[in-house]
Amino acid sequence: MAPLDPDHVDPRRIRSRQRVIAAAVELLRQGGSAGLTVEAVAACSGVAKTTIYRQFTGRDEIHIEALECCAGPPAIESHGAVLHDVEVWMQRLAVALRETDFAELLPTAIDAAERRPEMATLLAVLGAQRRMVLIARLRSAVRRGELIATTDTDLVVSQLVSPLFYRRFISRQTTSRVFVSNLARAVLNPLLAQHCAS
Amino acid sequence: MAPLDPDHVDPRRIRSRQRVIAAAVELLRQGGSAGLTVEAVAACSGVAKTTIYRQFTGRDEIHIEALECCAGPPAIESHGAVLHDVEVWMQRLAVALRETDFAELLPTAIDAAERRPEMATLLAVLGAQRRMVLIARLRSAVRRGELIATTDTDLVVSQLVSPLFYRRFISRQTTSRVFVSNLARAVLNPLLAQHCAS
DNA sequence: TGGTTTCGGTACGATCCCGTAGCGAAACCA
DNA sequence: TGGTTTCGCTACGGGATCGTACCGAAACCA
Repeated sequence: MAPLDPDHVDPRRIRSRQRVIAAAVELLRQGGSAGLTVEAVAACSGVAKTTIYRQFTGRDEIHIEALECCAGPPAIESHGAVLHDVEVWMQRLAVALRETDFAELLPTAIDAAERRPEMATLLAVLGAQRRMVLIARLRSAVRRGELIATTDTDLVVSQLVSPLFYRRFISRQTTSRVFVSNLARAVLNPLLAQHCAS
Repeated sequence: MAPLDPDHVDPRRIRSRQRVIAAAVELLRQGGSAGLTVEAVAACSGVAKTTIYRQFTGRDEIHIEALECCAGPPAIESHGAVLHDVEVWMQRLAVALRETDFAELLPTAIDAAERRPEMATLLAVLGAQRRMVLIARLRSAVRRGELIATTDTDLVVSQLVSPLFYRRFISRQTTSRVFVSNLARAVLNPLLAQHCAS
């Protein structure tokens, strides 16, 4: 019988889909964009090539889903002072850029985005989501009077986040805890209300 | 006869080499890393595949030389105030990231660097060279007393440069002249000697 | 249980790319 | 001019990947 529930998905589809994505992540980590071929995914995942083509249009779709899968939602705690919360968040980001699957897949996405609009928008959306929590934390600090009212939160977030990515992917420098700490202070200190008052 | 001058290079070698590199740049622009194949380079450059293999070990070597070729040397003028000179330099960088071949090839390099050490070091070296002129300008400003003595020039350069790259390649946001201007001021203002004195 | 869906495996032709060999013509340089 | 170097061209075998067609077996669900 066909399933009666209209939005029911056959568990077999889900299983094979998951295995494909997992294999894709692994292949992208090891061989970059060039390593991701339908044939390789089939071999690595144990899912038959025919089955893969039944669920994905091809290579590019798998690439995108693999990236989405790795992009865990970022969190921020807002328990202490702004400077403290922000620095903790940044230290976590620095670690993530060092050790995460997502960080290893990002270069392939950056390259693909240059010529594939869907990948470009995915990159933009993921970035916006991740910055959003930080922006919210800064805004609340402005409301509370921790940061001066004229603070340009978008600009500040750029200043805080960009160097970590730049060093990881472009200049290929290591990023120490001290660097992150100094960066957070250099950016936020001039904006602290207490600092300006003194 | 064989040429008597020991470091003489046959003009034919130079010509074909140049044509290969030019074709490689074009192919990388259009098709990214995947678009760069020896076969395609041969077709696009008019240089025979055999000739290409006589001068290059293969794909990767061509990729690297293509990138080196696009990376023009950056310049900075030091005629005005630090803030002015730096902003001019940054505006130029922003334009370069928008319109240059180098900017279009950089994503392919970022991806390749993740798994190819030679590309990684090339990226690191090119970045260091480009930042050097800016660092020098900042140091001279410190010597002249324009910037406070405790200025961490490495950190400042990171703050200035990173957001432009981040927006171009990772978050894929456009970067306006106003943004660049605001960024330069946000970073340098707290370090201006006159600002602190007032 | 019995009909339906999804799966895995195989085979296939087509295409692209690799890297090398061999050869004659053209460009170079003393 | 005449020897040397580089070139362009063609051809080749081998490999990887694509996307599809077909089939029987297994998993699913009412």
